[in-house]
Amino acid sequence: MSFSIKEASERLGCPAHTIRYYEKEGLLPFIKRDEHGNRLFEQQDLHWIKLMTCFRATGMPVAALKKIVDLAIAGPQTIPERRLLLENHKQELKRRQQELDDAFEAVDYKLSVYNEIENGKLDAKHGDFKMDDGTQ
Amino acid sequence: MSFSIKEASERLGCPAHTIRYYEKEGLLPFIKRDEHGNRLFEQQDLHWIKLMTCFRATGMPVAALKKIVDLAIAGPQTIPERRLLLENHKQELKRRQQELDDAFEAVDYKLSVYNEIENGKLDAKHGDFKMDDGTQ
DNA sequence: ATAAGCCTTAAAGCGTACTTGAAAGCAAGC
DNA sequence: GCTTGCTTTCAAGTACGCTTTAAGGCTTAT
Repeated sequence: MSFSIKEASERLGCPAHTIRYYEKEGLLPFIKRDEHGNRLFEQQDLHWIKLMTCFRATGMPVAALKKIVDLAIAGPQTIPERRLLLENHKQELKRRQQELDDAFEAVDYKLSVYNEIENGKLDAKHGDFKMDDGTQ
Repeated sequence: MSFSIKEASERLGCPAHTIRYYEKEGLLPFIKRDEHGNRLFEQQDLHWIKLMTCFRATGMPVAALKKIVDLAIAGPQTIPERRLLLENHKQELKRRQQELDDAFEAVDYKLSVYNEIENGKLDAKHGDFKMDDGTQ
């Protein structure tokens, strides 16, 4: 069971060009090829790409993924270091979670100000622009 | 009560150059100047910059902030449109929250795999690299 | 046999958001 | 009066992650 780059792309919702780019960057060190040099993706490759996409979407740089791959190639004795990298990313996830919570609060506050202005409870000049939509 | 750009920068933890860049982009349309042309930041300006920083950190593009500022300048009749922009950002926040949740799960799964390898419960070749740290 | 549709590589280009650098002006302290 | 340290503007540079382009090759359908 192996897939062409197009099938991989469709299953992952990720452009084929991006997958090639990842391979070029060393994030996919062992992708097999058919007799014409075409890439053959196994289920495991798709899993790994999906995992990388998940980490990328939450702010892990391509370079960090590359480092994890290089450590994995080096062997299981690098697991402590890899664990550290993941723990660091987990801290980063927590930081971002806090940022999201702050942003939710800010958005809701702003929406409530808009409502008060429209209900006439707040002077537009004061509550609208002067307060924080750009300052005055 | 007004602040120099350096004071603003220190209070916000945001480089002075970045604040100037925001002004140039139209995100700070009404920053006052002293008799020498130096920027004078009021408390309200700092609040607005802080709010923008909060939105930026959670993925709102500079262009979207610019649009909000332009609408605010246009007057309170643009509040429905501004509300829409904020509602959209709120949806984006929810999307990112889900991404973070997925990433937490993925990190924890990976960490548990590392633990199993180190405890000898899992073959390194299988559970470590072959499973998903790079694929093989 | 020729066009369609997939694949390959290498290189250049692009978008976003800063970030840095250069040149110069004003003000206070020694 | 000269240095220090702030400020200004404008322009160029940087970082990251794709994304697009170009040139070409194989395979299958018409």
